[in-house]
Amino acid sequence: MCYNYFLNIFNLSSMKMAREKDRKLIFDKQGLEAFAIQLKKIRNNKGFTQNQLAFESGISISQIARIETARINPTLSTIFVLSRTMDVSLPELFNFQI
Amino acid sequence: MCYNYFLNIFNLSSMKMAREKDRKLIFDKQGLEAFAIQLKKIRNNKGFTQNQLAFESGISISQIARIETARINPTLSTIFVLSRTMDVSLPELFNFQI
DNA sequence: TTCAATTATAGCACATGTGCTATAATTATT
DNA sequence: AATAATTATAGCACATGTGCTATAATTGAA
Repeated sequence: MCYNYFLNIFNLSSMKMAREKDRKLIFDKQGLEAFAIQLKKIRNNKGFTQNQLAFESGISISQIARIETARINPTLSTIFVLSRTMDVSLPELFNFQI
Repeated sequence: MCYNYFLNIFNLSSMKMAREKDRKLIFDKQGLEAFAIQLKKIRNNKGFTQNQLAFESGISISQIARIETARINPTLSTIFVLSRTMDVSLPELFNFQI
């Protein structure tokens, strides 16, 4: 029997057992906090207030605050927009350890 | 009157006018497609199938396929988990132009 | 100390990310 | 050509990201 067949069977059964009632999605607090620090640092270095960044990027002020306090899990598109608005490269924005 | 007061007023009124009925969230197709290509390239270079990556990362196979075809907007935590699982740095994962 | 500017928090409605299950399509191997 | 392996797609239920509005808290300037 091939490797992947067993992989599938094992995957299904173990996941089901772990998912009986409440399903929690991934929330990488450590990674999000590292990102938050980097984003805030770059925003300040580029001379934006949260309000200015919100206005120029089209992303709401409350959302920027949530991201910079690692309280939510932003999507990639949101990050791409912030990156373009502040004219910062993605490798620089993600230059931290997780 | 200070700058930010007008900023707030202008922000509120223009956003409301643009948001009369249906609200569309940001979906940066260009950025997501670039990311998808980079993710798939690195996954192949590291020798993972989608199935293997799903199993080791705990992220569903369908989600990995959706990400690699730029059909959805993944969250940062999802990306951080994939980065750790494949042992690839974030700057490398985001080494593309948007 | 007071006030202005900035950032953080709260809660609601809506859009959508995610897991699951199944199936279809494509690619690789025999 | 047939089969196996891999990837893509579909749809549903649930979790949560996002915009909006308002307010609270913190920080900076006067």
